[in-house]
Amino acid sequence: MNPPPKKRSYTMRDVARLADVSIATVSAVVNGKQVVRPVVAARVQDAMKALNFHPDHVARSLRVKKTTTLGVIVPDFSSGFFVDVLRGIEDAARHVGYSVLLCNSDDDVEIEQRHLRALLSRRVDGILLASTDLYSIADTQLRSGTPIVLFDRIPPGYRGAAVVVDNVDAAYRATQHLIGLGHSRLAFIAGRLDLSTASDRAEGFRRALEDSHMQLSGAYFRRGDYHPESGYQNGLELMKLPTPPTAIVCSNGLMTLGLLRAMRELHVCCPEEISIIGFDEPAPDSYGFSLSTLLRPELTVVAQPGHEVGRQAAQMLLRILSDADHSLGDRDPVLTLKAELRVRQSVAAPSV
Amino acid sequence: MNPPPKKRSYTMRDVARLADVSIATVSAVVNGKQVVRPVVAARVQDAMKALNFHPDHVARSLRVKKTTTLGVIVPDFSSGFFVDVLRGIEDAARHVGYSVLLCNSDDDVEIEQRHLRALLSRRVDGILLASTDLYSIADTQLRSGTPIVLFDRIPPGYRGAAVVVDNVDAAYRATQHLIGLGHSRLAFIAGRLDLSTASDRAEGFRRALEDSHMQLSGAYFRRGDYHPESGYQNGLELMKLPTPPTAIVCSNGLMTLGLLRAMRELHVCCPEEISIIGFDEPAPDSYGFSLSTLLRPELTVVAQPGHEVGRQAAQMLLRILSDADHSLGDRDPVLTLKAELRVRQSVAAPSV
DNA sequence: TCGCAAAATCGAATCGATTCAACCCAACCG
DNA sequence: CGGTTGGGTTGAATCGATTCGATTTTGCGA
Repeated sequence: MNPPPKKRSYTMRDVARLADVSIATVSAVVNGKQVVRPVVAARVQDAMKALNFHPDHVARSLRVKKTTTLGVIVPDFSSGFFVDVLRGIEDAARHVGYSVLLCNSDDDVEIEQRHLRALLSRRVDGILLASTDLYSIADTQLRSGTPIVLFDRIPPGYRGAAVVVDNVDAAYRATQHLIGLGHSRLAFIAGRLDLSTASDRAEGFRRALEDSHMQLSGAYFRRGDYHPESGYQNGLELMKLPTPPTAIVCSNGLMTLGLLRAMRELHVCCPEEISIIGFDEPAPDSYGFSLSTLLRPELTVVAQPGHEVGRQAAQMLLRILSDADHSLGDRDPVLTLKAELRVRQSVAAPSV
Repeated sequence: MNPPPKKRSYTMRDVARLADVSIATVSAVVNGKQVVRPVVAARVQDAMKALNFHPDHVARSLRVKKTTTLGVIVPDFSSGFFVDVLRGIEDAARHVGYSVLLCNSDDDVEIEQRHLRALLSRRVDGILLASTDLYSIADTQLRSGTPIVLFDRIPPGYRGAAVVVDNVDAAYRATQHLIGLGHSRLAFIAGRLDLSTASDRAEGFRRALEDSHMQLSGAYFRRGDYHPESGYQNGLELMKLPTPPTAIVCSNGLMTLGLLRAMRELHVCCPEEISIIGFDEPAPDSYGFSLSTLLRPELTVVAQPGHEVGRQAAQMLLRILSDADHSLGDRDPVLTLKAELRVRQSVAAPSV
């Protein structure tokens, strides 16, 4: 019952003193795990209220070796896709009382490594990672002991936990749709081919052509870098070809913006002269309201289930964490989700 | 020189044993603050490498009462504006080695409170908050002792640290622009008026009318809630009025999307029949590439400097943290940034 | 070679919780 | 009425770093 000294923040010690019990009892009340006599518990509760006591999660983390925190590294959260993913992660995490440490790697290997070290140092319970540096992941994975779930991008043949979108299929279907409309001069703007998403989409495009016995013209296959500027440049170059394509598949959202801008500049009409299919809605997809429908032309896109990727990845990680041995049993660890082709007015049969 | 036992993660104790020095010396090497003889330092470094030792930030935080972490609570990171802010915060934080704990309140008072408690419990060094619950902030502020910098929204007459946009001015200028073009039937779609941003924008609109000696018709002042659906509904109702307005100012980005959709549905031409000015670019502004220019009509907007708001708020917080007494001296604590009016094709003189 | 000041290193307490073995005491049984 | 049982409660060790006063070592001059 001694009045504790005035401080900025009180500890269990202070509460214990005030309630005239031991620290262990206060802990028991806070965690509700052991049985405490109601009369004592009430005294402790009162003391906690009186001092506005909130347990120190840092101290707790040290002792129990668990921070109830997930680390997330995304390459870039300007992209609507990653914003959706992030929301999915946050939803799943909050739901079970986990917090999220957010890192932005800007698709820079160096920065990604720094963030990874920081997260490990901070002893996050697990990490969700869209990696730029796929080849050193296995290494980090091994020597850290902290569970990592990859999302969006995985190294070829990866055998660990991951949630990805079936990008081959997505690009295949987009391409096939155009072929079905009668297009034969098909162009593709690829992303950084060292990323699995980019190479998979390129592969899907290639296969669709092959399956329809069509030639892939070298001039129609462009390399971009996932940034708007490269969509713009490649768009200009494609449209200035002696024989321009009649349809373009553009392998991410930001490049599609650049491409649209190039078309506008050159006064190329879509879909009359060229049909367009983009990847990703150009803005977060969270309101059942797609910005794409307000663009002129209304953009046909392959929409990735970003929120779902985030949610599933977080849940997979949480599942791993709740398994005592931090493995995932014999469940297949790579979860592949399908993208959805949303056909709008930017595609039409070729006018030839 | 004893070989330490095999573990998942090694401690300074293990390093000390291996390097045959005391724990204090290892600490000295790690922090580089005290002088250690080069030969000893090298031995310690080698031991650290051999064990792949990374200091436990949790333990450090407990001891030094500092987590090198900022908590951030945003109402919603689907909105392009908050994504920009978040990037600004992350940039500033990463630059000085701070991490960011991200929380999403969904503009829900209850969730915001929970997040706030969680952040305090986790002993973040400071908090950046776009609050939904302005009236209990002062309270939280007082009893927590943790510095808080508000952004985007502040309680009327707030005297603490904050970074905001001059929303009165922003709405005033947008409205004035329309008046200058000759519009006299001006409508306004407001947000949740309990938020300072919404009421300030409404105030700016009101003043602009007043200064031009124009009447504010009740039917032209609509209340929304910052979500797309309310932009859509209010848009429909405005355009179905017997005498519809010739211009609409819409006080946030998501509602503007709804409004555009309503116009499209009713086949109302913009800017021929109705001019539109929105708040915020509809997607993050990070590429010098505005999505607004791809919309039809190209949207005139009041663009808030989101990235700058985030950067400045984070820097203000870091400044407070580096001041020993955690005050901000006698500097004026509320920083007000100006928004930028970007005139595009969605505004024109009224056709009457 | 010795003494001493300065420099380098060390031991132990500490941060604030959790946890478990030990202890206390009331109730119950024989 | 004494011994046992077992639910409540407690003391002390522990997590892994930092920190500071104490102690040892080093380097230098005499």
